Order: sequence, then structure tokens, then C-alpha cells
Amino acid sequence: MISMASVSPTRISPHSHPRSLENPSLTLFENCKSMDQLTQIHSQTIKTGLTSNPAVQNKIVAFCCTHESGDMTYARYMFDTIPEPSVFICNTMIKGYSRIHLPENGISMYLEMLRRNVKPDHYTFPFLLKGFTHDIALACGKQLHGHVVKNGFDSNMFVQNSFVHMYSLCGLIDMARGVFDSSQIRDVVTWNVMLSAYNRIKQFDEVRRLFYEMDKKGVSPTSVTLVLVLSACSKSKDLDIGKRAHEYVKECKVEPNLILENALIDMYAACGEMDLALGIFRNMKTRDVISWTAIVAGFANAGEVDLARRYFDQMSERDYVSWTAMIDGYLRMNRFKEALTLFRQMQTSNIRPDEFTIVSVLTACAHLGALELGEWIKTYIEKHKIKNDVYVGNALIDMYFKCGNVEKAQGIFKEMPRIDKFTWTAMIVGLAINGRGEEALDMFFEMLKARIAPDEITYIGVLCACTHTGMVDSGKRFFASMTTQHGIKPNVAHYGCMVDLLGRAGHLKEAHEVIKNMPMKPNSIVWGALLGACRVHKDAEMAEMAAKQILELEPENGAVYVLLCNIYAACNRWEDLREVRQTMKDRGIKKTPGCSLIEMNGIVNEFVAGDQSHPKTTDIYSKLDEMTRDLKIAGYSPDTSEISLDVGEEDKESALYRHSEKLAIAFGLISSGPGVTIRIVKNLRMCVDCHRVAKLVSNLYNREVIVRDKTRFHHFRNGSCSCKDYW
DNA sequence: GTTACTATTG
Repeated sequence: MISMASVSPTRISPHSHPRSLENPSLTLFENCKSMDQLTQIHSQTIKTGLTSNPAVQNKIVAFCCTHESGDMTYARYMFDTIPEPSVFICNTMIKGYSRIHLPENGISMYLEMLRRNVKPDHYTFPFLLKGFTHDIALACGKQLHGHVVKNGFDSNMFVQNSFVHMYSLCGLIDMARGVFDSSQIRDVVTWNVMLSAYNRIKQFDEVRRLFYEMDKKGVSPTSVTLVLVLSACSKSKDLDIGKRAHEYVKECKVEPNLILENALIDMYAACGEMDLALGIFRNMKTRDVISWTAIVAGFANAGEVDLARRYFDQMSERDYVSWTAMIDGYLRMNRFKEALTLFRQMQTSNIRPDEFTIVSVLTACAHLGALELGEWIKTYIEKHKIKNDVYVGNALIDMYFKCGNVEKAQGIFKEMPRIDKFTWTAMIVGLAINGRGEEALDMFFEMLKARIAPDEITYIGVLCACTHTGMVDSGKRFFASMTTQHGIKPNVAHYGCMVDLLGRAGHLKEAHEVIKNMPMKPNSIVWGALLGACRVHKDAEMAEMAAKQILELEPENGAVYVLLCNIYAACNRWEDLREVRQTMKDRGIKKTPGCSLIEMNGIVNEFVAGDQSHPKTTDIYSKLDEMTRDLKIAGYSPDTSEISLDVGEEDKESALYRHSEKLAIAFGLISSGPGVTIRIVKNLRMCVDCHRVAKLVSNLYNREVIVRDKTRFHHFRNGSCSCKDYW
């Protein structure tokens, strides 16, 4: 035993290893986990004089270049100690630069190789191209391609595939396709890279065509192929091809994995086949955030928010995509308050929103008139460096306008580095609903000067601008020019605008003529515009006719009955009024309750008529009493002409007194300091009496009051309104 | 004695 040990002691030593006999450090590299450990091993090799061993050098550089915590500065330092680097070590360096997204350094390394006569091989280019950004690819892509062809590496499949990929990344789809078409040899990856190129530019037909061609040529798809095809099917809602891709999996031609199953769920969910999506989801061995999010998004897009929420609540992990999908689900169903509540929870969970989330939240703020939160979001964008793209800018403009803050909307517009058609349209519509008709039209002319073609939505804004400011003749001219100048055929909404324009200006007969002569069947919105005009101009006969037309289209439309009641009341036709109310009772039709929103300290408060549910109800009503007293001293007498109840004057007054916007104004007065603007969003049109009260309040308490009603804004200041009582 | 290309969610 002893003699054996003395003959070959290393064999039985527990610390030794046959290979480490020559170079003990190499084993240490295998188990190296961090840069700290690496530097320790490195200093040991320095002590033992092994640093000049190429194997050791390779190990150190390779660790820095490939490990996730690898330090490229250290790699470069090590590299510089090597007098004659091999292709291998240069390739590894390039791979490292691509890994940390420094393609410029990769390029420098490549040039250094050429300078030092180290011949690149077919490994060099895939490593190099992998790190390319759009700009680098555009700058050097073609030249590099030239080198490759000259050296004959283009016959290598890996090299060729990475060039197809690189060209597609920088948007040179024709170059990519050129390499693809002229390739002598192809494997599935070549096809996959090409498929992903068409996915990137959203040419889903071409994805479909290539998938067919693969099949015809007998190229077996891999799971990556199917994921790409399914992604295209999802975005183009192509259930047929999607099912064909699924067949491959079912026929065991492709082994399913997590990503593939997620892609299947997504495809079925996008096509509205939630049962099939759930079928896959339930059979999965493991599920990740993406699987869950695809289900949540599927239900959210189908309008099944509550179901979506059930799955959302069961998720063990949620990322910003999951949160955004859920928030969008509420937006889609116009449940804006819940969207905002969810956004607050997202904040508490410390999940960082991206620009998509921000656009959704701003949209919710716009609908609710939640200016405080909207402003907070704007600060958030700046503070957290959220990508401030055109979409975010447009959403900010829309938010400010829908909160009645014209100046801030204009400020955003001025600061936007890039604007598009939607920006112009948002400006035109926004100015129009805020009663700035002239400025809206100026914007429109500027848009034309910038050679941006208006579309049908832009023209809605233009006609709206004319309507809200009573510019009847201009409106007629614009209506004509949309076809003659821009080839846009007016749709039913444009005819609605014309009826509105003429009707509100009192040209009821002409408005009716427009309806009679329009080339399509008038819808309830068109008739509704005429009915609204009849109310303002107290024409009961035409109102009856318009109401009858709407009720034929929408027998359950409560608002029409109410409007008809208002008109009968205004014309003192009490008998007809009673009849309509009886019909409503018989048919079980409820009127849409009037509702006002007011945001205070970031919370949206909601009031309906006669509301007593608010925690501050007592204070609100005593303020309302005080307010009414003050206003009466200042000469206010309630305008009960539009109260449809055939009841005594006193009851009429108390009905008026409880209108939701008055409650909101009282709440605004007690909840904010002197001089603070009161902003209210009303779901219906403002009544004459509330309009009068708001004017007086703005004067008496020296407060700006801004009310957004169903169709437009009223900016009350110093006793008058921006609508000049024309609405 | 070592190294490549392609993929999913709003």
C-alpha cells in the first residue's frame, strides 16, 4: 500500500485529477460562477506563470464573453496581453460584444482582425451580425456581405442565415429575400428566418405563402416555424391556417413546448375561440406568465372583462403586459374607473408601465375628465423616461382637451418632435369641442399646408368646429370640399354633422331636407341631431316626427322619450306629455340617469341626481342651500321650462335643485381652495337651468367652472360661457 | 480544444 502510494501519489490524492496534473487551473474555470471567482483564479494563474498558456487565456476570455455576468472590459484587458490572438479568441470577443449590445466594438474587433492578418472564418459573421442594430446594419451590412461573398463563406448556411436575419432587422426585406432566393442550400432555420422577417413587417400573407411552399418542398417545420406561423395567424385572425399548424402538433410531427403552446393559446384567443384556447391552457404541464396573459387578453378582447379578471386574479406572477391587457379590457367596455383602480394597484405592485400602458391610462383619464391623474401621468413619463412616442403625445393631447385644458394640449402639440395625421385630427376635434372653432379651422389649414391628407375623422372635427360656433356657411363649404378636394365620400356621421349644423342654427327645414336627400338610410344619430335641434328651437311637430323615426330604429331608447317629454313640457302640451310617460311606464323604459363626475385629489367622485351616497353628503347639501340663497340674491330664478313632470312649481324647483351637476359644483366648492377651477364631466347634455347656475357661480364665487357634457365643453368664467349660450 | 442562425403575450 505504502509503496504503491509512493510510486504514484497523484492518483490517489482526492484533490487531483488527471488533467489538472498538467494544468490545475482549467478545472477551476469549469466551475467558475462569477467575475469575483474568475479574478481569483486569474491571480493564481499569474502566480504559477500559467497566464501565457493559450488554453488559460481562452478560458478567461471565454468566461467574460459568454457568461451573463461576464465583464467585457476584463476580456479586452486579457485579450491585449495575447501577442498573436487566434481566430477563435477573436470570434469569442465579437460574440461578447454582441451579447452586451455593443456592435460598434464588434466591428472594431473585426477590423482589427483584418489589420492583424487574422483571417475571419465562418463563425465570425454570425457572431458579429447577431449584435447589429438597425443603424449599424444599414451602415455596414452590405459591405460585410461583400467580404463574405469574396471569401466564399456565403455557401455556409449559418453565415447565410444570419445575413437574411440582419437584412430583415434593418428593414431591407428585399435584400433578405434576395439572399434567401439565391441560396443554394437551405435548412429549416433559413425558412424560419424568412418567416420572421415577414412577421416583422406584418406581411402575413407572405408568411402563409412561405408556409405552403415549405410544405410543398417537403421541408418539415420545427416548433419555431409553427410559433412564427401561429403568430402571423393570430395577428391576421386566420383560424384556418392556425388550425393547420395545430394539426402538425396533434399528429406528433412537432413536439410541443411551452412557447409553442403559448402561441397556440394566443392564436385561438385572437380568433375568439376561447374554448379551444382554454383546452390547451388546461392541458399544459407548466404555464408561465405568457400563457396566463394570453388567456386574460383573449377574454378582455372578447369583451368578457369579468372572466378575464377571474384569471388575472389567479395569476401567481404578473408582468406589465398582463396588467396592460387587463386595463385594456376595462377600457374596451368603457369601465374607466376600474381601469384606473387597476392602474393604481399596478403601481403598488411596483410593476413599471410601458408606453402602451400609459396610452391606455391616459385614454381612461380623458373619458373621465381626470385631469389631476392625467397630469400626474405626464410627470411620470418624464421622471421614469417612458418612451414618449407619437402615440403617447396624441393621447396626452386628447386627455388635455377632454379635460378642458386647451392651453396644455397646445403646449404638448408644440413640443412633439414627430406628429402624424392623428395628431392633427386630435387638435382639430379638441379645439372644436372646446368652442375654439376658428382655431380648429386654422389647424386644418396648417395640416393641409403640411401636406398631410385629411381623412373622414378629420372632417368630422372640421364640421364639428363649424357646428359648435354656428358657422353654417363654412360648414356647407367644407362638406362640399371633402369630396371635391380630397375624394372622401361623406358617411352617415358626416350627414349627422350637417343636420346638427343646420338644426342648431335654427334651419330645421333645411336639416330635414338633408336627411331626406342623403344617399344612405339615416340612423338614430342623424334623427337624434334633428330632435336635439327641435328641442332648442321648440318645434314640437318636427320633434314628434324625428322621435317616431328613432323609436322605429331603437324602441328601447329612453333618452328619446325624455327628450320628447322635455319638448312637450317646453310647449305646455301636458296631455301629450302624460301620454308619453304612460307609454314609457307600459313598456318598462327607464330614462338614462344623469350623472356627473368630478375629480378631486386624484379620486373620481360620481354623482347622480339627488345622490345621497357620498360620504360628505351633509356638507354638500348645506353648501347647495347656501349657494341657492346666494344666487337668488344675485337675481337667479330657477328655469323650470324643461322639467317634464306635471307637478307644482315647488317640486319642479326641488327636482332642478338636485341635478347631478349642481351637486358636483357644490362638492367642488367645498373640496378645493379659492380660485381653483372646478371641472365636471356630465354624461348627458347640460340643462338650461344648470347652465345658468354655473354662469352665476363663476361670477359670484370667482371660480372657473368647466363642464364637459355629452357633446361639447362649457367654460364658465366671469358670468359667461364659452359656448355663448349656443349649444 | 473550444465557438454559430430562427420563436410567444398588449
